[in-house]
Amino acid sequence: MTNAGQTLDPIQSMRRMLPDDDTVYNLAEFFKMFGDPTRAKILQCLHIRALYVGELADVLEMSISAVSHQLRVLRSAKLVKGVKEGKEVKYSLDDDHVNQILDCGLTHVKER
Amino acid sequence: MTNAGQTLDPIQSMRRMLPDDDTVYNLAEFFKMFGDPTRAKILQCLHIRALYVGELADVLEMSISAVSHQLRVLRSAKLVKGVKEGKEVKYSLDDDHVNQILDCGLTHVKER
DNA sequence: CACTTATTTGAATAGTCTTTCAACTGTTCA
DNA sequence: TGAACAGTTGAAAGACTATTCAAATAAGTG
Repeated sequence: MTNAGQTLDPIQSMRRMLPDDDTVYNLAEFFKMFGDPTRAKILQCLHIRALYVGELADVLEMSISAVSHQLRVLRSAKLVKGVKEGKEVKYSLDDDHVNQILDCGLTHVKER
Repeated sequence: MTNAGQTLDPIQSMRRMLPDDDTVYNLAEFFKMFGDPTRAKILQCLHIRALYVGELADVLEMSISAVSHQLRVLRSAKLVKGVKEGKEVKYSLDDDHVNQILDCGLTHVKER
């Protein structure tokens, strides 16, 4: 007899308690955004105030192109948004969770 | 005259407000742990209960070797710990922040 | 309109990461 | 002791990622 309906084997029951694969995948994608030093810095800068691409490049001492590439990544994850102002584009945070998550992480890193 | 001591140029002042490079680097390293689906799943499993390597492999439907490699990464980040019990090694979460961060992220992912 | 400035984009390169496979260590048990 | 089991480790392969460079777009200015 093979455990008919009453109890659940522990592997099955563990699987049922996990978020579905789609959610886990999105979760990982989300955290990946914070998992690169350049992006982490960009997010912290924009947490302080909205900035133009060139300003970000100056602060981070990186090429404008590199910054722009990372902004595209962050934009596609809906974490930042860019608004055109004449020739320039001003970037700001596009998600309330960002501050919360950054604070969470900073607390952890500083405590450890 | 070049701005002698009174005001600060905006780039300099922005740099001063950011956490130092070391902190940012650690922060990114920390988030990177959550930024891979396999590791995210492992952390969620261990959030439910402590598990042996083989159990984890069964739940995730992955090779024991792959799971072991990721456990090493998580161990070196001090997020999980393994305790030998005879032939087997039982893994559990080694950091209180993990649950908090996972919840933060899950809330975000589900709301979006 | 030509010219400069701000930013984006695509291709290429160099580096990193995840998984697999095979070999190895350590433990139990007959 | 030796066979079986649980897990770790190192090397290798393949997939990804970040940055650079050069070229393209787009807006403002003389």
